[in-house]
Amino acid sequence: MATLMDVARAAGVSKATASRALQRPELVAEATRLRVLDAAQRLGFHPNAAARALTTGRTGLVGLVVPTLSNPFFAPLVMGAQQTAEKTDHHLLIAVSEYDPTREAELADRLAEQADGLIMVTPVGTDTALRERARRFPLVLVDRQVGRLPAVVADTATGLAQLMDHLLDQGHRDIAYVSGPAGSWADGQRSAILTERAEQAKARLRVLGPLPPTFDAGIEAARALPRDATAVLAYNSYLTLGLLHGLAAANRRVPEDVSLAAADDLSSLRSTTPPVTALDVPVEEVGALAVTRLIDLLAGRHVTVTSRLPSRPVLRASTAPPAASAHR
Amino acid sequence: MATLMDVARAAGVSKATASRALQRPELVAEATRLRVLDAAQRLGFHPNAAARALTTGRTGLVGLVVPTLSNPFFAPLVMGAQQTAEKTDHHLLIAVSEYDPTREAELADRLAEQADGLIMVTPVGTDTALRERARRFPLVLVDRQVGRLPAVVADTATGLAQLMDHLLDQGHRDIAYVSGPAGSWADGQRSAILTERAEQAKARLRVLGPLPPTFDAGIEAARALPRDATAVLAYNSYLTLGLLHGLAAANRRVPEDVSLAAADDLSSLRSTTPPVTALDVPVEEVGALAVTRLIDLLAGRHVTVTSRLPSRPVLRASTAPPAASAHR
DNA sequence: TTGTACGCGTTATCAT
DNA sequence: ATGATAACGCGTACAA
Repeated sequence: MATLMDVARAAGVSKATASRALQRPELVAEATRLRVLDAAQRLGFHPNAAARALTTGRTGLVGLVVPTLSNPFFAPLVMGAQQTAEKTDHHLLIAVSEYDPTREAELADRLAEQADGLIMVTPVGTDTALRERARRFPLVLVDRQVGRLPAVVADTATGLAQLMDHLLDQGHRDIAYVSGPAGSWADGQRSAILTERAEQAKARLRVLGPLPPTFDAGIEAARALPRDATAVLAYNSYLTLGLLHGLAAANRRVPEDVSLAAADDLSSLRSTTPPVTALDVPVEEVGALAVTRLIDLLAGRHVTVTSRLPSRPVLRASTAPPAASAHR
Repeated sequence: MATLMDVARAAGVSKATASRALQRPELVAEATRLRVLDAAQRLGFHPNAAARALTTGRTGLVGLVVPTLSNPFFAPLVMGAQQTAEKTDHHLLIAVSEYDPTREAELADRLAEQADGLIMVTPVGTDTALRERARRFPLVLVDRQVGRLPAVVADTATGLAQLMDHLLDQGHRDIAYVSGPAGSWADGQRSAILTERAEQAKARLRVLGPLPPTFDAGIEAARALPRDATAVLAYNSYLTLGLLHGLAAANRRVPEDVSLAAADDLSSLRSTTPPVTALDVPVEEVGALAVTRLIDLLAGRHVTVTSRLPSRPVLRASTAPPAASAHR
């Protein structure tokens, strides 16, 4: 590998000038700049990342800790993050925690040693652990709010409330919420806002769960679903898919007997029978914004605390007014 | 951040001894070893990754270039890779090429500067570019074979041939293959082996495509499917899902009118109506093995050239003997 | 505008 | 068994 010294020699200048010609062209005479550039080109010079990191204190790496990749929710998140990272000459250092707090903690700390900062999407893991971590290095939280720590959240709660309102408008008065993993922050937010809405509208809300966010759990949930509930909201698409199958198996038609909607929107929901009403969550933007926020943080800019990205309902055929009551 | 120098001072030894106590304990007296370890502990010492990389020439990072993450095929691949990387104290540097050869080339080269080696899953991209890259740094290919370059492939071709044999056994004599992206290496392998099998069995094989591996393309393919084909094999699950819907829309029942099978197996295929016969591909193992291979390469061990992981058919309700002919 | 010289934190070599 | 010291490759005060 050609080093800066090699380039300098080939161009007949000192290391310092060579470095400047490449990093701060404006500080160097046009003629020498060209000589250096040419030499660098010829020798195929690439600055050694480790050496640069050592002097600058910057690695150009952004750590990203996600609970899993099997859940299609995270694919667009990572892609959004990667695209934005790329634009600012950064790379993505990725780690999968598999929802294990211990593992997550260890991975996060080890990633942080190699990266300039961390983005964590951590539905599990304690507030205090996150606070402490944020003190040690630049940290941006995703879909989670802890005090005033920098965070980017997809505002599913508000979107879900709109979905709830839609159901209420259609005349539903007995609604079930199939909740997600125990202790999930996002799930807590959703339950809370749904309960509030139900009370306001004097409707009944029954919460099933907590449940693992899986297809199979959805099938179970369909079995446990009260017969008199006329609509079901589910924590995510997997549970929803499971519910769809479970309800079919139990001969409860969607939407004639019961309406169904999901609090996120994987592409498959639009191609089920019937297509399922869902929440369009700007996942890719969340990933992108998280990187932007982190880079701002690194640059010393510390503007917003929590960035909130709106989600909105996508109405499909799985929701309809309940059979007994007309549209009010 | 506490440096090695700080630890050395606190323990009353030299930098060299401190370093040895931590990296090569056997070279140091028990008593001093304990003093150093204790000091390191107290000061919360973590070796600076950049400095270490500078002297050792190793970053502890493994680069991974994938075409996309939207395709659920890659999630388990990355997770398998990450788990194995973790076991050997490595981290994953990830980049998404989005099937763009230019972008891929640039990302790969930039990743390589920060990583000890690269794993590339690159259905596009030319052989020569890959050869040249492999000369410059340790490289492991996934699902692609280029000369004698180190590679890990899921042997879908053989599995697909078994699937084909199954169809032939069932009596199908007019089979369609809905092929994947133009220029895809894996797709080429599959077409070739299917053609060969068809000739042997004196059956007719019609290849549709090349097609983008998407749900929508599958719907189109259903429309273009010859009426007299009694069975369809598709490049991947997306196309298969699309076919399933397209066939239903065209009132062609599966499997009564036409059998359907996929050359990979995303979880959703088992919960469609009917469940679809597919190929179980050990994707996670592929990712894991790719990392193992790369690390072996870094250690100077260069054993196998191409590692081949078997895939096998999972028979479900979507395949049955053709209506007109009995099982032979 | 350019060059000299030092520091970043670690590992490795060579003495002692 | 331990210590002094030289790399590793780069950026950047400071001097000229």
